Amino acid sequence: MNDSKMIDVARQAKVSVATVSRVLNGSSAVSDKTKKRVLSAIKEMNYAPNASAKNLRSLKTMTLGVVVSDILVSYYAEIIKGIENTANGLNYNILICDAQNRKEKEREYMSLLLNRTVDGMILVTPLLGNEEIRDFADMGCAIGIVGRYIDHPNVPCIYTDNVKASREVVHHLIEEGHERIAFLSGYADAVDSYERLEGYLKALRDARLPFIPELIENGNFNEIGGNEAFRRLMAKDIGFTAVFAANDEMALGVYEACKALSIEIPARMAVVGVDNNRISKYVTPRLSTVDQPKYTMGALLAEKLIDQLNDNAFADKRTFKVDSKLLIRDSSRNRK
Amino acid sequence: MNDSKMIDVARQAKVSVATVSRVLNGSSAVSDKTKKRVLSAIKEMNYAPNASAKNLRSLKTMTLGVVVSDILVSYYAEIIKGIENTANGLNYNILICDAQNRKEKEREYMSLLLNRTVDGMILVTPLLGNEEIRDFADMGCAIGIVGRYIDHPNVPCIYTDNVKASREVVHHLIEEGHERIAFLSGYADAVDSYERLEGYLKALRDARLPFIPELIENGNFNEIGGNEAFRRLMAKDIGFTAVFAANDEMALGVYEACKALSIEIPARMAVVGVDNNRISKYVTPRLSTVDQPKYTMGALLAEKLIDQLNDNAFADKRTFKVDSKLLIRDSSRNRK
DNA sequence: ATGTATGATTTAAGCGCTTCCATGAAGTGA
DNA sequence: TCACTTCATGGAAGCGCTTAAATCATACAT
Repeated sequence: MNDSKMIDVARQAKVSVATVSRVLNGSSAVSDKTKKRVLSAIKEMNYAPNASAKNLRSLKTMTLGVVVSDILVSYYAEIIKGIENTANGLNYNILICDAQNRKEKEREYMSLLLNRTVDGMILVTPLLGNEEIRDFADMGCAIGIVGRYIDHPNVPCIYTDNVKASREVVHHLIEEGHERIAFLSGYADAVDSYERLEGYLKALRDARLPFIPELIENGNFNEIGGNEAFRRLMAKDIGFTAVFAANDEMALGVYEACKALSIEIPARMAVVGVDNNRISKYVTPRLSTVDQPKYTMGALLAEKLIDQLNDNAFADKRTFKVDSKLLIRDSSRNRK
Repeated sequence: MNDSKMIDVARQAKVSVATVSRVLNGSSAVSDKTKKRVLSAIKEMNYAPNASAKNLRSLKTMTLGVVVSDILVSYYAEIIKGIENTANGLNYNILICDAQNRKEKEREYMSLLLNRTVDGMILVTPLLGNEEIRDFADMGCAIGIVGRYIDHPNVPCIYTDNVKASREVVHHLIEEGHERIAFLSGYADAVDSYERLEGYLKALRDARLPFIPELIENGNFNEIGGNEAFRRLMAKDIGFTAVFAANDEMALGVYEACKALSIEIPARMAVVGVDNNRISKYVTPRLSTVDQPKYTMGALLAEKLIDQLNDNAFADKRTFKVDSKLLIRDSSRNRK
């Protein structure tokens, strides 16, 4: 590691540190001659500016924290790619915090903001409650959210209409002839679970189908949870021909359970998930699901948050609703 | 955001900033009475230390950079989980850098080290050449590598025996009766490609089978590459009954190609991959592959690197070879 | 009462930058 | 030539913290 600092470069180029700094930041005029001398001194000494000193002085860190509930879920990983690319393009680094599906961990990570370890934070998680997030924002923390809607003047967010998407899924299932459709929800306190359930209920009402509370089970948004929830459903012996899982991970669990129980998909059981997890198109039968423009969502949010960091105000709008798209594949089609 | 600083806390508690600092860091004795007063002042003022100032003063950042070639690949994501958990446990943050499979991006990210944005860096990529990495290490940069072997006194690394694993795969295929086995390699300049090819060759020699250069194709470690490479192989019309893909992503590409070309796996074509990508057990037929203790590898390396950061020397050993394990599933078995 | 050892606390010097302000040099018009 | 503007550069303060060294307070032995 090279340990030369600005003063060394300055001496070498026979200028003051102020001038070196100016050359580095292009903040104000430096004559071409001097600039050239400084630049070559920098190269010669292999100088690299010390980020901590810069941060301290400028009261910024040029990094964004990204709190994600589970990096292994490709849905999140793609959002993060969008965030990272955009942030890098705007000279920001990102600190990824994998909360491992635990709320306390997410809170813990958010304290990085209070330490000024990061200039702002992007939340990619269904776990934290709206109230908590608003509290942080009220304290003046720069926060942005992707994947859910929050109404707060300082919080940019980008989300899809979960209710609508969910309604579409259930409509599709009803059109395929299903009347008793089970719903696998995620964590009880996650916004997504709630909204997807709402869409499910609306679709039933639209079709004048009865709501049967026994057909609802919670699968905690993960594969094992989905598997177990489906088995509980079967154990009730109430009869149903389709399952709508609030995400693909749980749908995968349903697949496993069906394989174990020798229930054929889609012939005896139609399955639809949400998220268009990368795995969903590799399973057999290919899983019907709802796709979201994940990368774009991440990218857009990063841009907005950084905008806000720089002017302390939103150029235009603050909340963005993007369209999701039902992908009808083999797991819910051609039921004979 | 709270803007109180140490001096405010000090005034409130009627002590000097040095005392506040000592309370915060527990570095030397402070009387219980004073400590209590300081602590309550901190709470009262909602004080949080400024990380940049701390970093500047202590010449550390308590963050590790992690350069990964593609975060979407679950193999890498799991390694990263191991790194992150361990690092967090030791009070380090991690800056994840997704190089999007591009060498230049990786180099670019490594310059973070020179800026002292991070205290050390963990490389999770097959792309960068050994030479380049050694050069960095020679400059005194703290670097660690997971997933490949590098011989440098300052570089901890943890890896699996690619040659052995690869040899095992091919032995297995030969035992299943295959004699003409194609090999799909990754980037020509990746260490993994080279080592896996070596294992392939050794296994052929062990079994006194001829090496047929036409059976080798490069698939760049990704799905599309695997798909295309397999099609090129088929187009040559030289006859082979098994494919060993140097990673699961490429094996997935082979699956797609086989589906398109109506080639049944494993009946007409046995397929084996490497990595035990999460997807591999969901595809039909389930993909035979080689598993590595990914999480543990990441965790162990993070621990070693941080050790090194703190004592500037390795407590015990520096390189770790862990065992990988051939998982024989459906894609290479029961050929009739 | 005096000296000394021990422990608690403060003082003050930076860590390596950025940026405001002052200074100097060069150019312009009268 | 002189007064004034403009542009390039340097001086120096200070971002918020840590830590070595100095100081102060207390207790104890003599």
